[in-house]
Amino acid sequence: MSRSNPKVLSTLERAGGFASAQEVYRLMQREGQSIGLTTVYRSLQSLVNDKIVDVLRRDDGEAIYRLCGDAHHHHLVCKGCGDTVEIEGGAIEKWAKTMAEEFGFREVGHTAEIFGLCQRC
Amino acid sequence: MSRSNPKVLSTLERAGGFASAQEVYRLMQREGQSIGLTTVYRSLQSLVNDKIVDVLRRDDGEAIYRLCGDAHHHHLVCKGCGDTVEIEGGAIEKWAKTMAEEFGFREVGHTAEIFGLCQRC
DNA sequence: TCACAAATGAAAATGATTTTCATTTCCATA
DNA sequence: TATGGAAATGAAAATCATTTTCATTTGTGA
Repeated sequence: MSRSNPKVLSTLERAGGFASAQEVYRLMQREGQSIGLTTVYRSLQSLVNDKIVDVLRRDDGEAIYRLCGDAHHHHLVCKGCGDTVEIEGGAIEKWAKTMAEEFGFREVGHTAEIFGLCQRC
Repeated sequence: MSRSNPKVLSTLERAGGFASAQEVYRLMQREGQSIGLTTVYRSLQSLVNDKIVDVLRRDDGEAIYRLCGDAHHHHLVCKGCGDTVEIEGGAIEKWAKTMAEEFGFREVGHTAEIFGLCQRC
């Protein structure tokens, strides 16, 4: 097991809190930081395990990593440019609760994402 | 450009209307149908272009193809035993639509899952 | 029958991600 | 300070889905 290299997290932050492993790597290279691609992958995975970042998939299948705020919210993601809007999920919360009750589920969480093309794309 | 090999579509149907290209290929092989992986990919792409099937991504990044018109539904998954209940997402559909409109997003899709512990777990 | 376009598929290429493994860095303790 | 082991690192190889290349086959209209 390995812990996250802090420079990976700070680079992800600098990238707008949203980038693929390859992008983080290229960015660090360009900035002259010496790091291996393997370490970038490991660090990102570790951050995902620790729930510090979320992982999504681009349309082409590439994984993109995103800093996660702590407030519970949902995302509206542009398939074109990757732009993300954090949105409230009032209706979702109620829906999840209702459904869980109906089927007798306890300790319930949920995920919900909306994706489409933003105005510019 | 190539048109879809009809056997690919019928295999996807037989697979429950939901499978990856590799799975469709393996299924056809197992059934003794002679087809190349390339043709499976091409056919599925063509079906996507014609909007006869949807394409989504598994968590591991593999593309999965789904017959359109399959009833759209969501899942209630047990964290303990993995049991899954297919549920309706009426409230979600409306929420997704409203949010997308509010931010000017087009061609919108969404994912939503609820997870918790079922009665037995 | 002929010619040509479309379809096919084997094999190679691509690209992200993971694994392997030898090396280096840390750190606690003798 | 020296030392031993655990954790971190990264280059290179392996993996795996997907795409591209290209030669061959098939189908079709003249």
